[in-house]
Amino acid sequence: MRNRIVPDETVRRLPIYLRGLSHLAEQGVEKVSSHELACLLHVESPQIRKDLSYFGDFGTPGIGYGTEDLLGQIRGILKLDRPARAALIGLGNLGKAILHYSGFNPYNLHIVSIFDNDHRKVGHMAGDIKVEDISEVHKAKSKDVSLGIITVPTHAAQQAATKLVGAGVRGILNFAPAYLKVPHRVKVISIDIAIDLARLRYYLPRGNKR
Amino acid sequence: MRNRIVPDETVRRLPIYLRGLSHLAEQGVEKVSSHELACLLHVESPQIRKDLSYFGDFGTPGIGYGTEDLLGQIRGILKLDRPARAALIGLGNLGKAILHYSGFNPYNLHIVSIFDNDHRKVGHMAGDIKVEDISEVHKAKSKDVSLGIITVPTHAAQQAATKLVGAGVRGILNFAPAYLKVPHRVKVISIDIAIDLARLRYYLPRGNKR
DNA sequence: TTAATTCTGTGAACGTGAACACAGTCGCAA
DNA sequence: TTGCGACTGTGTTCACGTTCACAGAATTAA
Repeated sequence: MRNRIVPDETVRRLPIYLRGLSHLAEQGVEKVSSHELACLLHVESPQIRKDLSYFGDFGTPGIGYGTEDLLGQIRGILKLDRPARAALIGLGNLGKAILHYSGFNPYNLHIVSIFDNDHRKVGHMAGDIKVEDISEVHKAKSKDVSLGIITVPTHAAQQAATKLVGAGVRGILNFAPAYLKVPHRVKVISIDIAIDLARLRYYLPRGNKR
Repeated sequence: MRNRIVPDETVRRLPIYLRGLSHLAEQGVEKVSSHELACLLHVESPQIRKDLSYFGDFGTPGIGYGTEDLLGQIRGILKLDRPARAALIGLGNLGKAILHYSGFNPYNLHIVSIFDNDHRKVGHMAGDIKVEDISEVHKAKSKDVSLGIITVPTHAAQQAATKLVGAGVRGILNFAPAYLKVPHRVKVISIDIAIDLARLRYYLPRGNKR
């Protein structure tokens, strides 16, 4: 199984497994079966076993998986064992929220550069980072930045993406509601809050209760 | 085709079509073929036609779709033609970002209640809405709230969800990294920024360049 | 040592959704 | 009115991902 190509859906689930395992590890649980993990995360147990089997044999038959061990394995697969540096473009409300979000402390991710085009922000400090002008994005290259986070308005998103690519980033998390054109080597993941809210509306009953 | 069940994947794409059509409508484009729309949105044209065919025959052979017409149809399908009221729970950085986000103006969505458990915030105004204590969430019922947005820390998310369900909401957009247990009638969509950032790491080349 | 138990890893069956290919329709031009 | 080009709507085919089911491995108990 080791040699087969890994489905994107599997990669999508790995961080979810990670979340569950972290939770268990914190509680001091030392071993966990695929079935227990499945209950916790609301997926199916064969799904977990198959997903993991793409990367190696991490469990022991009759026992299950060692919590810490599997945690480490998945962190390795996702390359979270080495720190990653990210640049944030757009210090609006959303940019600030991400900057101060403590949720990805365990992910070994460090935002090391911040860019904005608002002259009232450029030059000032955000946390312990000096905000730079968007025209300076190429300088992020010297900081060995591998990820970019785009939280600028739609009309500025493509330009931001292009600059990030120029700075050498290989992955972009995009919050602007736009398709970004980038080279194949760059992976883009887009989050569009408005789209998810719109999708939610579909599932609402039509009649207005009252 | 009208009678078949609609795949979730189709529903997921509808807001994307909407986004593209809005863009075209703003530019005064009056008609569009499935192929043109496909190019714009980077999906396949038969995909678009099939998705739309679940809901009706909106196009005319030989011509294409009327931009404004299709826009209206999709807005109708997603129930965006009637306003929806939402409650926001958690006025941290992310909550503020969502509150001030102009991106969903065209979606006919109105945040009418805000809750937080921080006594320094409760009673104060956020925009033109008074922040209430989380224990008051049930009062949202009287405001005919049908959607909830959860931006509280993980440990408080389930409680927030339960209160929202009690207030009668039928859809929840959840930003906390946790699985929410709710009745079947309530649809939950979760966005976990940390998970998407972790997923992005997988696609990065391992070797640290430098 | 053997048998019973537990749980992993994975080939095979199944199901869902995407892409294809084409029949049918419309508009337009001659 | 006939022919042509354009484009929709959809049955069919195809690919992907999930679920099933079981062989094999580790453990425990007798």
